[in-house]
Amino acid sequence: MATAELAVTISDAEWRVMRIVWTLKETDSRTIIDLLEQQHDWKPATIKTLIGRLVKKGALATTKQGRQFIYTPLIPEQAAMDTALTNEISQMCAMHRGTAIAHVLEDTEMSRADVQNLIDVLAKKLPTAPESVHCDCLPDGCEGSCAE
Amino acid sequence: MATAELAVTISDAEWRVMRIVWTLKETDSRTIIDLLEQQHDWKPATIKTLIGRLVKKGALATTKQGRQFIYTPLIPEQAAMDTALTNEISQMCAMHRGTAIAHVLEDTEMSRADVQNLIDVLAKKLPTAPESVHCDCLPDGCEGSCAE
DNA sequence: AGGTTACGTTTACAGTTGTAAACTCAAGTC
DNA sequence: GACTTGAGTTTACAACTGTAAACGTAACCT
Repeated sequence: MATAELAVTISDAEWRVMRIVWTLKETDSRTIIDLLEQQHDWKPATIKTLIGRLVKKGALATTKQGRQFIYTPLIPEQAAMDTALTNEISQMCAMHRGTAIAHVLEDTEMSRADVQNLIDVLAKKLPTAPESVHCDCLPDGCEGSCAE
Repeated sequence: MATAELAVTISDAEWRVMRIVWTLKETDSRTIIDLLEQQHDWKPATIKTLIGRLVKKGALATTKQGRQFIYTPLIPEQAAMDTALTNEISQMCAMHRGTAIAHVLEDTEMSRADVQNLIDVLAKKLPTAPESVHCDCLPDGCEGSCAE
């Protein structure tokens, strides 16, 4: 069953740990602790707990290396990002998602290439985009009169 | 001090309740319970709990109306959506946000008007977009060599 | 070999969340 | 007026989170 396990849930604090490991590709706890102590007011013990939970959750793999472990990501960063964002968006009113994304885009700094890429993605969607997307906050049948 | 209180945190389950109230603008618990029982496998008691928590959190206002209450949103839907999405995005690697957003856009159905609006927003950003945005997963100083 | 380090594990503990039963009381009914 | 009904409140309880101390033990140094 391949890599799978994209169902792993990563909490906010754990996310900080994963970012370190994703960036370094593989590291030991010493490095993770040193780096995170610089970014946060976390005690080493706290960081150890987070690492432990991530291993138990199956988000990090361990490879014994002498007295310690080498940690590597078991789930790909981009997949985790996509899943987290998609979940967040999915729980919102379908009719208002576009506006929310517009606001986020305004506040998010992105490289020119990324901006251009987004424009391309959208341009491709434009022709097939529906005339309107209705509010889906009420059960099927109940017209979500979100208008106005 | 005005409306404020945008700092309120709304959990996933609570979000479902808010969507009902946001859509109806104002309702009683009976309506909320009936609608949510149709969409989920929640018992009335569960929904009552969620409503109670939202009131305590300051997300819903109550107005006594005879034996019961009329509930109205104390925080605007769009603001809640923007905040939730922005928070989610902020916790991710700055360098990879663009790609994540691209993937979400691909999977999100939006009206033609929304798509066009997003294109406009992006077109406006394009000229001032930086050549590149660096990985910010490691503490300042540590070059996040996220490349490749 | 004994002491020191330090890594990973165990235990702790309060707050939030999902889920729900039980209870209190005022309003409506007969 | 007694009885029923239903809205809101209290209590419950396990899992997940944020935060961290304490501990066991293998490796390292002298």
